[in-house]
Amino acid sequence: MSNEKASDVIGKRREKIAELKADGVNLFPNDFAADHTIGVIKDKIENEPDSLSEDGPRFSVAGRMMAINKFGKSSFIRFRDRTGQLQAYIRKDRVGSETYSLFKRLDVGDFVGMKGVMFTTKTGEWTLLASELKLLCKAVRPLPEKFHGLKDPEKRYRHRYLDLIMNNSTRDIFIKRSRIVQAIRNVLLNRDFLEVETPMMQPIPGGAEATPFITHHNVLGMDLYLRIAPELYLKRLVVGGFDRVFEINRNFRNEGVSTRHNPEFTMLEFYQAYATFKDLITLTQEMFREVSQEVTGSTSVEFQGNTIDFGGPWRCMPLLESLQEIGGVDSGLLNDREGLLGFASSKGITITKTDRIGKIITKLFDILVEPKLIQPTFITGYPVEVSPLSRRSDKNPDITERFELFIAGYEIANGFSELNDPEDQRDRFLQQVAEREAGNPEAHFMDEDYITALEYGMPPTAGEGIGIDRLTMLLTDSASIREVILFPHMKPADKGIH
RNA sequence: GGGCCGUUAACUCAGUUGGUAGAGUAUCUGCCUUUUAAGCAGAGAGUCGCGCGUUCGAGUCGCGCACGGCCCA
Repeated sequence: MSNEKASDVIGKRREKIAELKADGVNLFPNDFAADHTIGVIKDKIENEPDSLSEDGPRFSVAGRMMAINKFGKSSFIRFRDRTGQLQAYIRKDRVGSETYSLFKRLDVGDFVGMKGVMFTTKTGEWTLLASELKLLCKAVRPLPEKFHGLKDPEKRYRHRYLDLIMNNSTRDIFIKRSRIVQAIRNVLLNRDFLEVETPMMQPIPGGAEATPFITHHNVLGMDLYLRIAPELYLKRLVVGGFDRVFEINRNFRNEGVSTRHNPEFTMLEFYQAYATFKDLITLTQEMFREVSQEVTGSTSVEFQGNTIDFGGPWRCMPLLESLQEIGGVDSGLLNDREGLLGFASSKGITITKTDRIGKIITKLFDILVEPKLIQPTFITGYPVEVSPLSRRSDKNPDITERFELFIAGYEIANGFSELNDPEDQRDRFLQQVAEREAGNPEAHFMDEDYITALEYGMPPTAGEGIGIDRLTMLLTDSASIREVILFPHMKPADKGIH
């Protein structure tokens, strides 16, 4: 690398490491048996207080040193493993003068393994009295400052490992994220759903209106698209007899990066045969309550100054009604395309002139209503023209049996009774193809094989997608999607940060 | 795409009207066997994001660029 200019601190550290090597110290051994975790040791003392004694059990434990208080012939260290943090007391007369003089050459950030008994210090802190100590891994670079830690968001994202070492809150977010996914999985497995994996590389990208990433398969000599949604594959599986399926995996959309968009993001999609969108509205509420309870211990959460209550039942409102009641759109305008265009421009909202009325309505909704939907709210009654995969309402063929879920101003979920009439589906695709030819790069492609699958018969089905990143933002009170994605996309930093 | 803000030592941050670059932590040296952001004494450490300009002189003023943050579209 070009940035190997040795700074003072790192340069000195490298010199010290060279000396340790020259003295025959193995800086990267892997022969220490860490038989106990810090968590196990603490549990043991909780349950058997006699363990806190020089006659008590001898523990073998390893971790990264996070702080060192060196005295002349004894030292305290704080070290950490995946289960927590513990103090150890290293005395020259216990570990021997040879080990102690090696220890004095170690640094914060190094990994050590220790064996010893537990005791209580004068200040009452449980502490490992080490009788053996072994260097397990030498750190070349110093950790950030112990009190202020690592704050610079750019460095936190680019060097997430440092963020995880230094900031417990970051660790907690990603532990919670893992638990959220596990809790969702349990909700669905408990309801007899089958977890599946469908292609990430698709010859025809489908299931959403979005711009895909394109890649190329050399041997097959063909372009493939990173998927924008798994929907059309999951519904093929319903055709195949998997009546209840779900997938939790990445989608890719070739669009901007912001506090609420990352080009790759994680989506749950699930499909249930013999169910309607109304069943999914019920299931969604159950899922959110179970997941929130499991992960946060409560069915209400604090998010950016608002208390979000997942207790039910949640508000449910037709799209047009929400535009009138919340968006302040006069009811007379809702069927008046020209009137809506005028209204939009009076609000400073730019609308493409070729947009059809359904699209104009959803754009107005995005700006006038969505930010105001703080408590969980299902919006229903989406126009057919913006819902090319949804079943039509039996009462009104212009709208679909569809809902979107909004919480804290975020679109969190999208679900509907599935369109399983192959002829209608073909017409909808054709309409999309026409839109694409008219210049909408996000319109669907024709997918003949999907039509063929529907022609074999898909039972009446309802399906839904839930954004896992945004759900994690809600449950961890994170204002930016980058806080809940371990390695968010960043432009390359061609210099500077090393 | 637009606006505002940020970028100074490994980290967190000061830096006045333009006049030799500062602190704490970390590091190094010495002392110290119950510390908790340990303590005491001393030392070293900088391409002030990058480039151009104004000026006798730029971390500081101007223009451009890069990266990041927040807001708007």
